Amino acid sequence: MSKGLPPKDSDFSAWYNAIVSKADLAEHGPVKGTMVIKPYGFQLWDNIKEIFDKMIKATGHTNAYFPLFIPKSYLAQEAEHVDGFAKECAVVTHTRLKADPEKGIIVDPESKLEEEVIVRPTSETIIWAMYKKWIQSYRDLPILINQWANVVRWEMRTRLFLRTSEFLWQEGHTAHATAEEAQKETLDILELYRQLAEDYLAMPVLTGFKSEAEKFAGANKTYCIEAMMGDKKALQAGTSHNLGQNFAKAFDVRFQTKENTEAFVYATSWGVSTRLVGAVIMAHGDDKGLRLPPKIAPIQVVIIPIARDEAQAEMVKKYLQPVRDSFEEKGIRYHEDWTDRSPGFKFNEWEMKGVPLRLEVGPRDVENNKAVLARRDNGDKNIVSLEEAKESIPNLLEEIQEGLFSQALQFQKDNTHTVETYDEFKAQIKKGGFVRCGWDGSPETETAIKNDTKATIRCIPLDENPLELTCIYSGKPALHEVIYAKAY
RNA sequence: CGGGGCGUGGCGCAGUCCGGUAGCGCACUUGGCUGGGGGUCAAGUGGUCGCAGGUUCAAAUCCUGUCGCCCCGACCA
Repeated sequence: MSKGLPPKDSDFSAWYNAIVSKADLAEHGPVKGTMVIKPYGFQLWDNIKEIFDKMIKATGHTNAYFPLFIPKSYLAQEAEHVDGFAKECAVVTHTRLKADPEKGIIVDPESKLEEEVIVRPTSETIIWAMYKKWIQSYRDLPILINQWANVVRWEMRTRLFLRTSEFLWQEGHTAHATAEEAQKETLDILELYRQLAEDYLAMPVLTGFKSEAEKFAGANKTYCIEAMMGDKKALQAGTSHNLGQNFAKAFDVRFQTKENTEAFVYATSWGVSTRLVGAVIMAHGDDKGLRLPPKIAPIQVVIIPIARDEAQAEMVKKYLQPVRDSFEEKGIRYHEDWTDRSPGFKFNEWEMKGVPLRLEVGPRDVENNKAVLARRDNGDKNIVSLEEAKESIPNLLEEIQEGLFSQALQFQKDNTHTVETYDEFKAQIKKGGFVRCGWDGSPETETAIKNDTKATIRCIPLDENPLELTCIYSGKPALHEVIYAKAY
């Protein structure tokens, strides 16, 4: 492994790839666009998963599991939905291999399937085919189900964590008796996503909804959280869809109301994926590597013992016992690095991996009843007593969590601009960041701007105020106030 | 789908133009001295050169075919 990272400011993309590899998060699988998530990277996802799993269970949702394989015909049921996914579906056509004297092993032509099977790009279709069986009466509603699963989208261009052919996510699928209830669910989940991003990943987000062009195929309305990455580009970090009655109609899911009338069910679906890991990297990382928010860091404190012989090692080990006890008691995730690499090597290594706090303990410290405590977020390094260290660490972790958030928030604010003319708009987009402006609501304007500048409408913020605005492009009165940016 | 690049020890590469039996850095192993910001010295391990065919006394190198991956673009969450 060579030293250091390419500087973040000169080549963000190379910096990102290097961090994923050097922090030991993931690597490419043998099949194009696939990703092996390595233990350290997976722990990060696992922590995110655990947090969100608790959130949705606390709000009445339960987990279930639906199959990976979906009959090809299901996808055809909802017209817009097909359009959205048809081009990137993996299709299973055969069920057997057989030995071949010349080529080693071949697909057995005899095993061709009558009806081909697709690998889920998302599960709306199979879930609504099942919900049809489960729903007859208003008494069966609402259904509030989530599943943790993998999905496959055969992408042209892939990047580890941000867009891979197969990725892990959660997909929530709910069924409701009324449009109001479905709308409330959609927004409640959006709020949970905001909390997940801001309170746990320390990543400020904008909440809003998508334009027609950008929304999920099959949804009436797509809400999203959008975050700003370190290169000032936007990343969609989570989506919550109000599906209206589209899937109910496609799969003929009706129920009897209290008043004994018949009605189609209202639906929502929502998801966040392993892309969040990429988001954390790009939102907080620096030239030394990852910087992890303590709440999701696999290791919150790394202890680097320093000793030149067995006797000193024993001494340090003993000296650390109260620290261990304190960490265990307080539920702090820690790791002691006793490998025989040099201390300097370990400092760099654990900084690359983004561990929020480092505690150095050597013979000198044992003698003076001290330790060196270093912060990853700002590089501060202090000599403290062991007592002080034990006392201050929980608070420091909180400080770091908040510090990362406020740093990212400041960055987002510094790079968000309001513009009034198209010239200003183009100049600002060129510099990067979010641009807030008026839009006349027409797809023509949206397309024209996209072709002209490569920027897209990231969202129409929930707190928009289009009343006094005119469209940046056409000069007509604005229908919406929108956030424009170049996006991942 | 279009353009470009690359397949040689675990990783990164040189060697290919001009054919002569494979080399460098990192990593790895063992030992010594070291250890508070990527230590150092010494001795080692490891490769049918992506695959298949051809030319040749001889192929990593030349020819033909084939497979795969990466990057940029187009498309798309």
